[in-house]
Amino acid sequence: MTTAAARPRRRARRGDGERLREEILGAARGLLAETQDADAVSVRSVAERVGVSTPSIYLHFADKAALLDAVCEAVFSDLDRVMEEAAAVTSDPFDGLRMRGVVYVRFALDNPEQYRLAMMRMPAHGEAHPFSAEDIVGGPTYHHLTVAVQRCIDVGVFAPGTDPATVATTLWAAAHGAVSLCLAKPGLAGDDAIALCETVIDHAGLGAALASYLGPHEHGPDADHHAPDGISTQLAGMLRALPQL
Amino acid sequence: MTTAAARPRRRARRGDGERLREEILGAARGLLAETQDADAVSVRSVAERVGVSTPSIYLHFADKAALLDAVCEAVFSDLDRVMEEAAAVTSDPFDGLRMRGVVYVRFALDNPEQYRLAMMRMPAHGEAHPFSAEDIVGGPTYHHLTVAVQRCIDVGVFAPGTDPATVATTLWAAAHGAVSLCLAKPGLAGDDAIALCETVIDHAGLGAALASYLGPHEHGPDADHHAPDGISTQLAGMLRALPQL
DNA sequence: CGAGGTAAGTTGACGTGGGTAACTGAACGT
DNA sequence: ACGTTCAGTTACCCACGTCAACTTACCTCG
Repeated sequence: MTTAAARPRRRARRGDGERLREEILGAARGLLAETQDADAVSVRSVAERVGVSTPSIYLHFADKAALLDAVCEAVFSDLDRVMEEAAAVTSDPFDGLRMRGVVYVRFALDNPEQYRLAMMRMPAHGEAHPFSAEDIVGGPTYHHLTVAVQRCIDVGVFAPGTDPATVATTLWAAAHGAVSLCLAKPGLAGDDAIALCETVIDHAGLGAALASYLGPHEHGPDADHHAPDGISTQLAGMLRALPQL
Repeated sequence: MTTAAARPRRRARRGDGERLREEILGAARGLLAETQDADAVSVRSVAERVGVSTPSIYLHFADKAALLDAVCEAVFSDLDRVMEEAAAVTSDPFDGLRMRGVVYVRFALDNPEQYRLAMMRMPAHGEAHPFSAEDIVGGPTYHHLTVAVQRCIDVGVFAPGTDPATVATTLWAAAHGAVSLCLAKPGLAGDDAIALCETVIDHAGLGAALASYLGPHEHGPDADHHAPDGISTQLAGMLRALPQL
């Protein structure tokens, strides 16, 4: 019982190498989900859970990072599913965007280690290993998000001509920032992390909508930085003159 | 030369144990800054760089996490310094907030591993180890940020009665989200990460200002989620009627 | 001044982790 | 029947975090 299985595990059929691959992936996912602890997911523990020797993992995954990448992909798939399900309950485009954000943060707060794995791993010094930008932009999750943004543009929430990909990335960044901050520094949000995250999401959506109609700003060194009443008074004046929503 | 120093390092004076502590901390910081690789910062490598045996580290730090916590503190201190310096060049409160955000993301993009260490470590399954919420809220960085927000409230950028701490956390989350997304998934921002981060920051500020004047919203299940023209058309109408800034 | 006491460091080792080289054996084509 | 090849194993290497036990230099105090 030191390393391998008790009964020596029927060897897979000839072209059936992929079956073990799936089992390994499932074991890694299960291990991460049950012990919400990324450190508990070692190559050895995964192998033991599958009932296979440790080096067998390397027959199906180049290294541990590749295994974790595969787990990432599965996590993203889950995330995409819950987001699309949530967005389906409304027909209002902007509200759909908001629903996505809400379930996004809920998913992350409920499955912190999965989320951390999928979103908070850095390229390992050498070159870009982890689940990367291309994997995301090419995947369904990002595509669904940009489509949702496009629908908002169509109904005029964002100004015509707005680039949906930029807005999508922007909104995603805001949601990610809120939730990852809550995860990394629990207690900052004051016992209601979801409320903080929803606030950030709402502000990001509102800000993006407003900014799309205001057009680009100048922030270069030309601006009068030392003016005692610069941007602040202009902004404050505009806001006070707002028609109520 | 396997582990310890060539010349056996003059032992510190009696009450001088703290000197080595500082040296260890400096070595860890230097190692992280030079290699930009968190994996390169091992207890062994730090000890070797100082010219001391590995277990000596444990005379001054409880474990590796404690050492990294100390590095975090130093990183936050650096971050605070550059932010306050940047904010000092303008007297406009909202612009000062923006400047802070800009140098914040620049710092993070320039020192990715330091930033990752300070902001992207999760509590290690057991209880809260890493540089935590209390350390931050009690520290000068967060305090400076809330003061800056308060100045914005004073000049009317945010509505009177707005809670500065909430807005500060919100803005921080947005900036953190943008920059950590750029770091974790390089390529997403399309070869100009700073531009994306600044956009997110601007939107967050604008959204927070606007929302503070709009008052709280209802998002419960009571709202007519299935209305074909819900929030989107209202929002679009309001935005189109905006006075130009 | 010399004899502790103790702070400051060292040696050596344990356990665990990622990763590899070399071997074994069942399944298949011929 | 036979060799190839896939699928998996055994045995090992090295780096890491951490600890127990030992040593050595500094300081105090009689």
